[in-house]
Amino acid sequence: MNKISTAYYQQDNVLFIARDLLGKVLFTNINGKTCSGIITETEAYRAKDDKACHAFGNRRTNRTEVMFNGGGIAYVYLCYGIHNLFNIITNVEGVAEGVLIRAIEPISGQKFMLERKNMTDVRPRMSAGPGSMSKALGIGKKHNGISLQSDIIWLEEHGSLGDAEVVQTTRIGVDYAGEDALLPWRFYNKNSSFVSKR
DNA sequence: TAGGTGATCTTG
DNA sequence: AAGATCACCTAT
Repeated sequence: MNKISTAYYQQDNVLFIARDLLGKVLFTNINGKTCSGIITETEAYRAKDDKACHAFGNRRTNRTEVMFNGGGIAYVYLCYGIHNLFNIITNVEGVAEGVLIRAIEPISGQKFMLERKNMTDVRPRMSAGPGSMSKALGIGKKHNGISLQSDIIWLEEHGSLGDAEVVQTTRIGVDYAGEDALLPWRFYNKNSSFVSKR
């Protein structure tokens, strides 16, 4: 299979990409363990006009810098002192936009994911919820900024979802963003149980 | 439903 | 240099 190209990630439409990523497959090959799963839940963030985005108003800090480095790379940061959240940076260099990947439905490497999470059975909470998913896949801060053309984290085509299968709604955990918390920039697969609950 | 946990950013 | 804040998860 082929990796999804940098040109795809650099499209000037983070909302389209967030919606379109549903159904594609996320792979990690970390510490010799290969895992993969179908993306079931995403959220879009955009510096230009979205207060929930770390780089809102084009704020450049050490943390947000990678958001400006051009589409097709990973943005990984620590949240609540515990969780590494994995985002895909989109649009071209200088325009800070990205998609938070919130959940996957596992396809391969379940054994490794269970091991990382100290679980014995595959259940939605193994890989639904952004912190949970990253932990299952082995994604951590050392992956911040790496290319999605690498052999460490990448995406491949699989299938796409029809509109009837997609729910579009508000994002989770962004109340601090005021009115922007109401933007319907979260997308998930209605028919998957591997989706985080509100 | 609360607490754990620590990097990040802002303020002074 | 300190303190508030935070794109969450888990177990009671």
